[in-house]
Amino acid sequence: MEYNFSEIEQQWQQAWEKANAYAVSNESQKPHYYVLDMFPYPSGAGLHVGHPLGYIASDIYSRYKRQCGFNVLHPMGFDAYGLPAEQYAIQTGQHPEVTTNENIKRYISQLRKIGFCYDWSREVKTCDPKFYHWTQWAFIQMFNHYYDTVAQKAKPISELVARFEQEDPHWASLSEHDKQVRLMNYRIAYLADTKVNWCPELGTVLANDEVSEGLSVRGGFPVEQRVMRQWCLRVSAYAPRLLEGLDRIDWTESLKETQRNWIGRSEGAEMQFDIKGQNSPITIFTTRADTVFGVTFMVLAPESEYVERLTTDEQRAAVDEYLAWVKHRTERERIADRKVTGVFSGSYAINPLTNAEIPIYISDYVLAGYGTGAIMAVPAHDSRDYAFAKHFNLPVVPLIEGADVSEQSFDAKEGIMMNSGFLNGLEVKDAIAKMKEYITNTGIGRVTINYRLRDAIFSRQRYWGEPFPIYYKDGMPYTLPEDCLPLQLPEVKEYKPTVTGEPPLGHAQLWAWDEANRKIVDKKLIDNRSVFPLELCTMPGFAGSSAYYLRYMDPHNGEALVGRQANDYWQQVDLYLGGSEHATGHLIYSRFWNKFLFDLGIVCKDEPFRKLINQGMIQGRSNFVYRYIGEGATGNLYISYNLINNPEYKDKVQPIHVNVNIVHNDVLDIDAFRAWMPEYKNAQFVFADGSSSEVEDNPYMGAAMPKMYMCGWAVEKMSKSMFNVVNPDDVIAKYGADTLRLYEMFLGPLEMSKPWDTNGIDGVHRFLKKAWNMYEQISDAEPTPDELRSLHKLIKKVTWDIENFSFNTSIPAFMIAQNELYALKCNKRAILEPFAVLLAPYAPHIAEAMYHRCGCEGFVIDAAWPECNEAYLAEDTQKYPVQFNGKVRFTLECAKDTPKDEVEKLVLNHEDTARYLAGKTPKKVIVVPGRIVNIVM
RNA sequence: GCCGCGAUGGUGGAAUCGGUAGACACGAAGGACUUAAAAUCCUUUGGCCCGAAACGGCUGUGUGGGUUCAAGUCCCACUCGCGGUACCA
Repeated sequence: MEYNFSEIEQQWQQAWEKANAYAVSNESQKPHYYVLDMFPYPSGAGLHVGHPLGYIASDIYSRYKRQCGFNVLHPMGFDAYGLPAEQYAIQTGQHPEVTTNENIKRYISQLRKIGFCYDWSREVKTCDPKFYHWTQWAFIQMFNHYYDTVAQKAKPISELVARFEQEDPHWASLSEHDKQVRLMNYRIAYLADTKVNWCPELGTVLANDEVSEGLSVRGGFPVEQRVMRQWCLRVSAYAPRLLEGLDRIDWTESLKETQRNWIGRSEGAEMQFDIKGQNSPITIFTTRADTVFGVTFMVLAPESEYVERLTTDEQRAAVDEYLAWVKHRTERERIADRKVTGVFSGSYAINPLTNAEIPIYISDYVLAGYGTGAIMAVPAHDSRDYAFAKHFNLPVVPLIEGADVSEQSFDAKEGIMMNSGFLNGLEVKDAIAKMKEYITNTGIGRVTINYRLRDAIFSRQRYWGEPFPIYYKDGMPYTLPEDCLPLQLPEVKEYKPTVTGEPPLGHAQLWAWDEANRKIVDKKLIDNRSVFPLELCTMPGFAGSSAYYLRYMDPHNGEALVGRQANDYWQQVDLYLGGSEHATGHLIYSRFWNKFLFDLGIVCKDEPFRKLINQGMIQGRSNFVYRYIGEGATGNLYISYNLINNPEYKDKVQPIHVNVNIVHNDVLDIDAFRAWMPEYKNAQFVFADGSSSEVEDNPYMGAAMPKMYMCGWAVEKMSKSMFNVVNPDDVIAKYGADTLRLYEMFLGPLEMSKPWDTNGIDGVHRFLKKAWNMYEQISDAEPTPDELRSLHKLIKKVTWDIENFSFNTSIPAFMIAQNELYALKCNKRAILEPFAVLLAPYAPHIAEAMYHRCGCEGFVIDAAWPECNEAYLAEDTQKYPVQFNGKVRFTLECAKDTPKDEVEKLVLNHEDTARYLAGKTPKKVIVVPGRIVNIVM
């Protein structure tokens, strides 16, 4: 019977659904295992073949674990808040929720067709009030906690208040407002005036990871720096734990390294420099304490609080002008144009070691947000200081013997110190240590650790996001009572900012908090005595995605984010799969969020994702036709790719993207091409054989025989404009979901980026067809040793592959086993049944049908994973004891039909090996004709 | 600049602990079946050389060195490509 994949796939998808086969219980005696995919943002374009790559891999692993007897949690949901739906709403007035729900529906239908084993009853979407209830709840907890840097743990703000009451005599006399202002400096979720990335085009601020090279990651719009009052999360407080935790999780080294760089720990020292004519010093941060003797000037960031104090009257005008210039520069200009700029403040600092007076400058190459926003400049050993010194003609004092600083600075931390008083003659490393000791002992500074990681800006001036459960009283924020959550996103007439520049929630009528009656009321009623304004910003995209993995454990819990029991059972995500582009965003925020919940005792593990694998991106593989533009061109003639370098066409053709869906194995479907777009309706071709007539006279009957037009190709990003988007639905219609699943794995290693190239898909499909044919008639006969060896080789290989996430190498193993069994004409149940069981994680539908053709009851997806019996694997070999040099004896092992003297001769004649073996006694030497394979000592 | 990853036939890639490099698949060439095509099946397929033939010889994993009885794999130096990140003191 023919392999009718669409019938098989439909039949089994319905059977699984009917039996609720993928529902997972939180109560089980089985060991637990949690496999998670990064949930997608449901974009309007639907899934393309690149999206399911990771999902297929995690699905294989989940199914394997399930067959190994684990209770496997494998859920899916949607990161439903996002800019595209909102931009669409602004343009069309359609509520983003409508768009989002439509897109989700499409995603689900596409995902279902691929046959994933998701427990859809646990689906979450971040825009669902039942879900964002807990996003808001977590925010309230962050508002009500502070970070105790001694205990390295979040603690209730009430404990801090109690401490203030006890220890600070002024506390009691402060007004309520002033108390709140003071506490704001400690809260983990806090309001602050900070320099933010403001994107005028999007009308919102963005987090650092949402900006790349001065442009917004979504949309690519320019971003400028602005000071605004924003909600922030004190992620930086967790920097040491976020760094240290990396050592305890099983992530790829490159991803951990990316996070380490992003967190950016650097050990150094804070040092105080006295100011000439003033009595309070300034504090700088340096990692090169050894170079204090070479400090010839100081530099402040333009935004540094020291600027005001250190600007002299004579320099005031120049400094103000510079500050104004810096302020108007966008981030993008700053990056593009890196010329040296700066201005003298007029003040001098005193070098604490040389007592030299050194000028203090202001320049934007020093960043306000890092260290103390002020530096000591050592032009001889820092390239940025060097450029600045050359520009302003400041002295350069070399401190390392033999370093030539006439052309450039010597930045390396190596060499012998000179010109450095008591440090002379020391290695740089020792000099740093000695200087740290010196400044600590003399009190001019202290050893500190600095982190690059900044607090996350948590406000977005947008509509489509979680509302903050916050209202304002006397200018200070207060949280809504927890039992009033969720605070639902209100309806608005427009999704744009208001005319007064308020965020879109400013349009909402029902958007005020009646404190006494604990309810939302019309904003007309705001009197700031009992009815107060609510926060108008919404939360950023990462709010909803930071703890969603916990919600899957207990998705219908109305009392808590996740129940104690559910969390104790599942513990944490055992395997997390997703793209590495989330390394410095989602994966930092999630770890932070989880550590916070851990501090509160809500979750039992302080790291959310035990093992993490990054799947590579699938790029597009574009196809081209080549329009002839040489002499006498009509614009209608297309040259086959193999001919374009011929002299008559070279440099006379123009490549044009052609829809990859009308190209198969780089051969153009010319009828489909003519029908594709009106401009190609009358296209003429020069075919691969150089002829242009479309039919060839048939030597037999004169029937039409199509000619081949070859297309060129290139690897590009998968996108509509390149006509290289391949929809999984089309692949499934043509080949079936099982072929799609197998082929996506066959394409190459999971972690690697690779182009989607359908040129090999026929081979995989052919394998399934052939395999299916073996199940035509099943016999109960005893299997032969050859058949058993094939099977057990396969069991060993596939088991190893899945456990090591090397899914691509399993497909050839299946093909080899299938070829071997095919050659043996094997149709025995004892072999074919386990074969189907092994295939089930990769190609569940056909495996299910095969399993039932073997006469089995139940689902193959529940069948126990077969065990490999090594006894069947032993090759037929012969062992010979060998005498060597008259004394050394060892065993020589070789294939059974190899003549003994041949093999012996081989070993003994191999000069280098013979020398090596002399005087040694290897256990055995494995030999095949012509070569020594292995020497076991 | 810094950090990370990679480079193997015409193509995608395999070689899992240092032990027969090129598995498997695609493509290509030839053949069988067919009026013809599709489908299916069989053979060949890294390069070079010898030969009537061989389970024949040489060469071969980006480049140049090294370690080893043995290197795609380990070490050193370099070239190119990809990804991340950047006035982070």
